[in-house]
Amino acid sequence: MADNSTLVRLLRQLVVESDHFVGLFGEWHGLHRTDMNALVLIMDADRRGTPLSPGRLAGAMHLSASATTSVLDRLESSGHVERARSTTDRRKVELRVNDKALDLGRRFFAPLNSAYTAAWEAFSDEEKATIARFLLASIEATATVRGEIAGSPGDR
Amino acid sequence: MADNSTLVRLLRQLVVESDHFVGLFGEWHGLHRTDMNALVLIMDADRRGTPLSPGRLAGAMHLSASATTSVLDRLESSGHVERARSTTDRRKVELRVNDKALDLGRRFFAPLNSAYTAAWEAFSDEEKATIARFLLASIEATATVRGEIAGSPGDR
DNA sequence: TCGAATAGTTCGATGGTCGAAATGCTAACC
DNA sequence: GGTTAGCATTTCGACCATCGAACTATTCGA
Repeated sequence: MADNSTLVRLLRQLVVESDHFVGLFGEWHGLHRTDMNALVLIMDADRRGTPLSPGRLAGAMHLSASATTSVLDRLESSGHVERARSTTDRRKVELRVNDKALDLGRRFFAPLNSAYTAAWEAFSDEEKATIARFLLASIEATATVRGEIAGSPGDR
Repeated sequence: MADNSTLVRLLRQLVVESDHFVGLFGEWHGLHRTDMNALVLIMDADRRGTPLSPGRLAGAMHLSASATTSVLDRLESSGHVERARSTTDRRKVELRVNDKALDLGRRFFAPLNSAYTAAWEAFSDEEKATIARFLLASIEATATVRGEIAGSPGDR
């Protein structure tokens, strides 16, 4: 009933469903997928106290520098992100999110959090620990396979 | 250690990682994200014995009819998908995948499957059953929230 | 101070996506 | 049986996200 292929299928379903959710949410707030991804990265880095630069954002998103400029132009004109020249090295730009973006983040996570909290009530702490180990192992496995693919030659 | 917020974080990480994997794999085989998504849907429906039509594919992907035609043109000229007029209603087109696509699917899932199988060796059948329940509950929670958002009004 | 290197932006071209109109086909009605 | 209405898909013209290359501004080393 819960063999490996079932788990793979469930995992894929979950990813697809989450994907739909992100896409719908972004569309609903007038943001493209790329903008959503960028905003999440910028928010994470900002919250962590090490604001992202356009260059490192481009690297993290596998996007060209010019495309990244466009993304930031959109996010800046929509009022989610602010660009600030670094005080130590004036070549660099630091990206910071403002209240509008934080509000967006809350709107994004609040319903998800409450839905998950309700859905996970039936699980004991011990089971949750097992699940956490499972998720971590799966993340690492995915990253490993991705690394292998990135290193091997293409076929077309 | 494994409270709800940790699980949410892990879940998001897993989705992001899977996303990267799909993107990289597609890019590596000369397929866009949209093409990858479409191919998965077409393969699933074909395997299930109820081949997809362009119209229903468009609906499933939240894509316009014309964009769907472009996707199918690309998939057909790259030799992954074939269009066949339905014999009963010649307005309709049935989409079928061929050996090249099946081979692509194997290349996609084989490394993932083996990596997951290895990563999940440490879990007992009972734990796997718990994990399956967890994944299912999370899928349903995500779908529910998505449905709520789809029904409420936009703010811009 | 002058060149090389780095960070980011601007510019022109490519191509995926969209809405609207066109095409091909089926079913219903008189 | 011919005509009309309706549906599935494709073609057309326009828009805009992305790309690579050239450009500006700034820093660092000799």
